[in-house]
Amino acid sequence: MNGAVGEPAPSPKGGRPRSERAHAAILAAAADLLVEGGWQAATIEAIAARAGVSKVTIYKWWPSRGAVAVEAYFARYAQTIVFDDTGDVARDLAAQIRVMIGAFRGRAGRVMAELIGQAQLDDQLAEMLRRQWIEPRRQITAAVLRSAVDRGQLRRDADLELLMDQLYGPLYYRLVFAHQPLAAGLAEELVHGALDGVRPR
Amino acid sequence: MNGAVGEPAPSPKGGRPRSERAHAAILAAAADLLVEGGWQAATIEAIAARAGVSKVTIYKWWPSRGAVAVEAYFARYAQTIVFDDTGDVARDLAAQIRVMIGAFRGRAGRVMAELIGQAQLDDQLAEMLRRQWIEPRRQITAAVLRSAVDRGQLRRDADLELLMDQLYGPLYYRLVFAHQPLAAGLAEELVHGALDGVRPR
Amino acid sequence: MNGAVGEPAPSPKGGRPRSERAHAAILAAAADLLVEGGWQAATIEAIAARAGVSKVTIYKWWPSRGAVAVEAYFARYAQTIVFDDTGDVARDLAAQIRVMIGAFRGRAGRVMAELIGQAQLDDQLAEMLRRQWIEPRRQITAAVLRSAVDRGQLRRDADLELLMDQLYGPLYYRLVFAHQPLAAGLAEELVHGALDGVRPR
Amino acid sequence: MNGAVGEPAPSPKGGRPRSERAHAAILAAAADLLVEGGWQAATIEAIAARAGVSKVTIYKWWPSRGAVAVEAYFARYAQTIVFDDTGDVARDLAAQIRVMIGAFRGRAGRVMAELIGQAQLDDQLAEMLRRQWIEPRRQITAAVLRSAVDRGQLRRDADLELLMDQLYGPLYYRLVFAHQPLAAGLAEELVHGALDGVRPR
DNA sequence: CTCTAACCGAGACGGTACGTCTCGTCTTTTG
DNA sequence: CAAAAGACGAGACGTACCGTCTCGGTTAGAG
Repeated sequence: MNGAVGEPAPSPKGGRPRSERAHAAILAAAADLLVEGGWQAATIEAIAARAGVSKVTIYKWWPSRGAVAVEAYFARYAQTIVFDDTGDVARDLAAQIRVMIGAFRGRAGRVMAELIGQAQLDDQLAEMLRRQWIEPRRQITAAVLRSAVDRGQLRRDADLELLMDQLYGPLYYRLVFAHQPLAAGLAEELVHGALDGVRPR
Repeated sequence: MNGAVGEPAPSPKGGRPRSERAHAAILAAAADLLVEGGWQAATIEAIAARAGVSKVTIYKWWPSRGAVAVEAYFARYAQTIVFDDTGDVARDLAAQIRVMIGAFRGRAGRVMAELIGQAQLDDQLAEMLRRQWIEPRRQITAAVLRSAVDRGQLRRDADLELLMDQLYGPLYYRLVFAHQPLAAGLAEELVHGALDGVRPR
Repeated sequence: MNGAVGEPAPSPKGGRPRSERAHAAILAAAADLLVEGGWQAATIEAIAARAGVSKVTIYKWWPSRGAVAVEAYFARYAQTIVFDDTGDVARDLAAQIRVMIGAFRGRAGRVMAELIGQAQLDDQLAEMLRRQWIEPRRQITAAVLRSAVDRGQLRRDADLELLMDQLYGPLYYRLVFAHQPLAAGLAEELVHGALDGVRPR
Repeated sequence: MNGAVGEPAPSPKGGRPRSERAHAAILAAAADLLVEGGWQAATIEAIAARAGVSKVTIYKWWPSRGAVAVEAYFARYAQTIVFDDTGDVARDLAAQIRVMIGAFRGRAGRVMAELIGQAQLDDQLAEMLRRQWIEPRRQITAAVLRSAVDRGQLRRDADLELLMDQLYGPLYYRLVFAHQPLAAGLAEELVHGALDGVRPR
């Protein structure tokens, strides 16, 4: 997890060294609280109390509640983005989407939705989500798609950005509005729909 | 906009009738504040102060800040869903999506994103958004799609729910993460992508 | 109970006559609430609700919560001031004080203390208490004392106002601060102390 | 004035020490407001505003509005109880009563009456008044009276508790009902009446 | 036997204060 | 000299009553 806040310049001079114990305890406490009671429960005060840490120590490393929350969430749940490029773009996309559906179900998915929600009010949080969650997935996906284009599996004139929106957008749409379930089989259907369209042939 | 809160059963018996002046002033104040300063600015206290109304009057008619906000927002911005069924499904879909893109740009779009954000923490708000915003659009869209299927413009086995997700999901995805702009031309591209797919023919 | 509020000028002209039912229900409700939950419970809203009456009806006849409360309290608890003048001033005084001690014990005494308390913030209430409770008792007591002076049972130069303060003051003092109990035997002791003093003879 | 609230255990461990500035400002603001506008004016919000302090800071140190008020009042007005034991019990008692009459006149007396009034609704306040105002005065008075008994100036069988009630009760009686003025000469008359009684000799 | 004035219930309304919550900062002592 | 402890100012929250203000619907005596 690079680009993470929470790891500023290592104390350059003498003095009491920064407590790694505290750092870890904060992330653990934040993650626990997020999972147990959601964003509402993970107040700075609650995190500090559960971590046995003072509020100032938290503010020293993270600029905001949102920042602690994302980092804690990703530290616990962000699976490495494994994205095989097997040569079958449909299969590879479906696999990746299946992983994301998994991440969006259950308590962890609820937390993700709440983080996205709070990001609408907190630009810093939005930025972190984009940089640490959205972009990495899009970049690796883009690479897979480009190689599929090269292999002739996708049309040369396909708008890959748009394609990714049509693959991933529905996931967030369902996560956030819950108007339809995030079923497991959704992955293949999404890929099929995006690749083949719905017009009669 | 039926199903709205803020208009419960008209007092069946005696009693001072509800002040329409207050009701309108509250919605106006809430909408103004939302547009000017976003969700953060539209506190109950600020709304009450600007509307020249007491907090209790607000709580009497709406259960929560979120409820006032959605109703105020919709009362001001929710254009009627005009959705012609011209016989050309691609054109009709693009027209509708273009309207939504319009709604999602500028300040009003920012407010929509914030409402969606808050809905992640407030089930009541989520429910209102679903019922008053998401579902009506999906239902009318579904009707258009079904008639297109009947006309043979879409495959009989097309999953219409999924198709709507692939048409609308990307809009919310971009609204919420802003990783790509909500350009005007997006409407046709989205429709084209969803209908025709990206595989070489 | 003269001087009472709640009985304004009888409607001079036509019009619906005042509802005796409502009037009685208000006083009963107020008295019930005072006894059950004290001053705190006897809000105008609670009285109105329990009496099945609108708040306006209460405000129409009484100027303030305090006014309803005193009238309700006196209507229920104010015993007629029976004060025999038997010729034995000590016995008569003790009898009267004993009656007051009785009135100051139990729930009714607590209510009396609360009324006195509120009278410190509400001049109207204070005035009602003085006129309807304090003064009548002092006037009749003064008469008894004057006749005792005439009979030679008290010194001609005795300050009767002060004497009454020394007889009654301690009762209110104990009622209000509860630093000592309002025991039954107190009556005789008070009279004895006030009449005979504590110097050796 | 020991036993005061607002001075709990001095923080035994680390932590920002309590702000003496805030503490003093609160008491000053409360006392000012009490004197200027009485109990009604001394709301927690007004005290906080005038002291330039947040409401939470007040609630942190005092459990209730009443507690702040008594402490503020006593901090400003509670003269030390000077009670000489000169050997002449009548003179000593009169001197002490004269001091109390002084305290009960003017604005400060009005405030005292209002505090007593509120104490009828607030057990905590009542307790504070008893402990910090009533009892200290009674204890020191009791000592003076006992030594007078020892000197033979008072009868051995005199009930000293009752005697104190007959000396002090009338003061509160007049303070609270204002049926008679709290004149300066009252002190000697009260002592004379209580010591010598009113029977002919 | 209608008219009409006053009364009544219901309850909405603006207002003030309440006591609580969480935030992000500040100020000490402790290790 | 960093970390803990925790006090602090700020400001919104949702609630409780207040006293006032419509309403529509009685209720009787005056015309």
